[in-house]
Amino acid sequence: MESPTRGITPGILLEKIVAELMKGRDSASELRRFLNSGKSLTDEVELHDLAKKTEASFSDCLSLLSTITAAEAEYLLSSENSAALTNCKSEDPGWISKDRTAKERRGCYKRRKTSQSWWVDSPNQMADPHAWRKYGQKSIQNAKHPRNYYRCTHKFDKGCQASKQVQQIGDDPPIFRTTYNCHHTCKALLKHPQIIVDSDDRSGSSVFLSFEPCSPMKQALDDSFFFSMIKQEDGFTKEELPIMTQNQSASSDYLSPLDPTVMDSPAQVAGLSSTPGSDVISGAFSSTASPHSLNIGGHLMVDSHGFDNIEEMLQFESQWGFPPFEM
DNA sequence: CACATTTGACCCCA
DNA sequence: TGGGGTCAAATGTG
Repeated sequence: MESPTRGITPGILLEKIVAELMKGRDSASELRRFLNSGKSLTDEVELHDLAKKTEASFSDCLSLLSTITAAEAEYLLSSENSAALTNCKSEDPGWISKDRTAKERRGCYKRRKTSQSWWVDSPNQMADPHAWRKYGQKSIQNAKHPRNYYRCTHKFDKGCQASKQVQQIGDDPPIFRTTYNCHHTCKALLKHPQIIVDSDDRSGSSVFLSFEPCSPMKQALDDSFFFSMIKQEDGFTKEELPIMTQNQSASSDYLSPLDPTVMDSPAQVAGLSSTPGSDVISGAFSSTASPHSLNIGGHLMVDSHGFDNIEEMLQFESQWGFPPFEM
């Protein structure tokens, strides 16, 4: 199939459309970074250029789309090809059109693509702000502990495709690996960050602070999650640090895990992860046995705000009423 | 009663 | 071909 007017195949057309969309996205990101940098109006020309670039990318994309034929549209929207445009979106379960009973459909599904997945290691089963519903548990070959499967509670009412798997991969100390798939689209989040002082600890020397990880400005939470940061009396050795890593992914915008040395005492960063296609590094700090430990749950923006340590971050939080992070 | 969890069944896909 | 991801009936919980 080849367009008589353009002389290119639908496959090439799809590549062009994706390329234009990615250009547009990159320009928009650049534009956002520019706006966040607080440059003065003397940079207006640069601002104008960026806006123009963004506009051009989307205009090109739209003109490409306006030339496609019905047959090409069918090709582009076929499940195989649309996967190039959408990650984890409205998967066709494959059986909907088939004349099978509900019982016969059992276990019939299209295996989830892992293009938008990342994982986190944590010394405890991580809590995050989203509502998860367990839908399965499997014992895995060569694994001591079963793997638990969770999906977003709003999978059906809001079509949220987020899911996660939790598996204990270590015993002493216990390490839980949480693998996330897809980002939340349900926006079922808490409205404002809060600081919670752990009332269980009456010693007075330990605090638990929890930011409800939601930016009131940008509802950035969907893509965020917690990481663990633990500080002991004499600090953590490298081996003791719970490790959080991130997985691959299609986006070249992925940030590398942050060098722990950028964080000042009294705590060390165990690991960080970022959201594909954004500049966010987010995380949370979890509990420790140390009587002087600082446990903070929430999100940390270490991109352009230049927060060197937790104190500065907390100061920002108390001053502005929301944590210093963004999408 | 509504919603969550458990668990065996089912079958995709590496 | 079987490991692993998902479904859905049964069961639990508040």
